[in-house]
Amino acid sequence: MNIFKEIRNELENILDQLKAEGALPADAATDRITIEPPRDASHGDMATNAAMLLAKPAKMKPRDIAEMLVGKLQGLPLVSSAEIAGPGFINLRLDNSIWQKVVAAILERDADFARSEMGQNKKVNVEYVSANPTGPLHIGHARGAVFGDILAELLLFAGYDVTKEYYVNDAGAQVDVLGRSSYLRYKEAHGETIEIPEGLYPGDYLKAVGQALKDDHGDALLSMKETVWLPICRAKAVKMMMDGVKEDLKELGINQDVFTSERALVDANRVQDVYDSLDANGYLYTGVLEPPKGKKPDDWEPRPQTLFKATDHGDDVDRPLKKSDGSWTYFANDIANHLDKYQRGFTQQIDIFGADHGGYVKRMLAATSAVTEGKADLDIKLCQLVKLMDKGQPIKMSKRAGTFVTLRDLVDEVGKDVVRFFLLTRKNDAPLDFDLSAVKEQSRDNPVWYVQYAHARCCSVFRQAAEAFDGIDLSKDALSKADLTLLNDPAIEEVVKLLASMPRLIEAAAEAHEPHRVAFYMMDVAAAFHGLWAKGKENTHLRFVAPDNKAQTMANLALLEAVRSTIAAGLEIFGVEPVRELH
RNA sequence: GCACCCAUAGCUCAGCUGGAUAGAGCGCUGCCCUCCGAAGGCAGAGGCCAGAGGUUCGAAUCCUCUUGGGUGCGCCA
Repeated sequence: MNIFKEIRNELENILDQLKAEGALPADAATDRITIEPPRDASHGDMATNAAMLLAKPAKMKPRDIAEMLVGKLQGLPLVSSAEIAGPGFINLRLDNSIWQKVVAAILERDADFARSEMGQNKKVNVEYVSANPTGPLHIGHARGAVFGDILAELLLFAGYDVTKEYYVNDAGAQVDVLGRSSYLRYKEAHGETIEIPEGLYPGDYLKAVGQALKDDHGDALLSMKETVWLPICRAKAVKMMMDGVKEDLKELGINQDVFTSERALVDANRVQDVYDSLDANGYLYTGVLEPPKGKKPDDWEPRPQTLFKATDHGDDVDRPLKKSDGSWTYFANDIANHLDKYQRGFTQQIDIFGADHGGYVKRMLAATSAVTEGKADLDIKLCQLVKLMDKGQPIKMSKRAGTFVTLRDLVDEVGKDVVRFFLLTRKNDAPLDFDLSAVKEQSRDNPVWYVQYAHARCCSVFRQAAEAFDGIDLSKDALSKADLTLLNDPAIEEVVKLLASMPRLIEAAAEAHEPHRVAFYMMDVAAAFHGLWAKGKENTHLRFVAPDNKAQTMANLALLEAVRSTIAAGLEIFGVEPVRELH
């Protein structure tokens, strides 16, 4: 139930009617017309800019058009008044009964109240994390992981058919290094004293890989040539690292649907196919790139190579697809990855990158556009860095000092719910300070606690009501029969208005790929609810439990259930467990 | 040198894809409560939305330039 959409539809009907009558030009565009809550609540419940937008095509003054619309709008059953304001806004006031209807609808439909069909079950692919499988996930991965996961959940909630994807970078030089590092650990497992040379991975976590290789192969690999043992060690290490990554993600509440292997794409000649198809379309040529300025590459030498004409698709320079040794660049493989997604039916794709990959965005957009002939819609969201703090002081990341480095440590320290919520309390492209002491605080400063507190408080009133009224029936069924006309205080109306706006908020957030808006919305709902609670301290009339008035209490509880359900719906999208009690 | 991201109250940040007098929390100032329904309530001060142009009925929001910060710039991923 989206009351804004309902009024929007009514307005659309009125405009059609006026067009049919010839009062407005038939071809006047209406898609930019909005129905939204006015910034200042004293203006009414909703406002529309229709008259101002139609002024130009109709060659009329905004106010004259508004005059025409107001007459019609006033006739609608849901509208109690319509008036013209400012440069041509039309402010609408809705009939009071609408707020009772909203509460009733939330009680009846629960989280479905805010759910949307906007996505029309269209397929969307959200690719996130996609970290190299060369070690455990660290804090830097956390934000992209949470952002991607919650964006995916939001899109699901908005009616899309969502696939959560992880692109496994198991080809290329990094995993070769991983394989060699593991081989050293394998030798170590056989009692050899090893020294880890510069350039290999020193982490202890590879000891288990060495041991596993020993368990699988005994000493057979010791006498082999690198060309033989490398693929074996590499495969085993990648498998074990990915198992660890998946485990860490699971602890964060993330379970992705599809893991696409970069190596598998290469082995299946998919990259070659992409290359051939780009070539056939005339997007490739042999050329020499300018050396990058500002940064001095030590071993730069001009070299003719096969370049993709990324500049034809909005990039700044053309991009190489092959390395000097003839193997594919990461970029070439990633084009195959995006084409693969497209061929699996994903015309809508979203990638989540760290901000340090910002320079990669244009070329990926260019390539995806070229390789799908512009039919795939790719959006790349960048997540800024997270600075880990404690009591206002930055935590220095040092493996030796034993300070937090892994994602797992963070989750163990503060819990997955806190990590998930807190990382969304800032928009993705703004840097974020994650203060360990702040998220443990029980105060207004801590948004996670504040929202959970609101939910718990709602639940607590139910417990109190059960004590105040012996044997009272607090089932949903009973609540739905409460006399909601008793909810007639302006302070209550403010809260209900906010609840009523959740459906449009969900759609706007999903449309913009901005899940943080849901977090801010939940904080708003929590603040509104806490405010209402506080009023009950002064004004006993506004207390939720009225021991001498069961009917009023039931109506209040119906409202509380609607608040609780709304917060729970938001937390559900966030993958955060709503608590019924604080400790 | 070039590209991308960012710049909003003293601090940390929102601002619903261009709407009306730009908001919230913290901090600050001044009152109130000391209540029990769980960790307060009310009010106030505080702004050239980095700067300058442009687009139009209308700009924090879109375009250009400038300043200041972050990120990145073949054979890493």
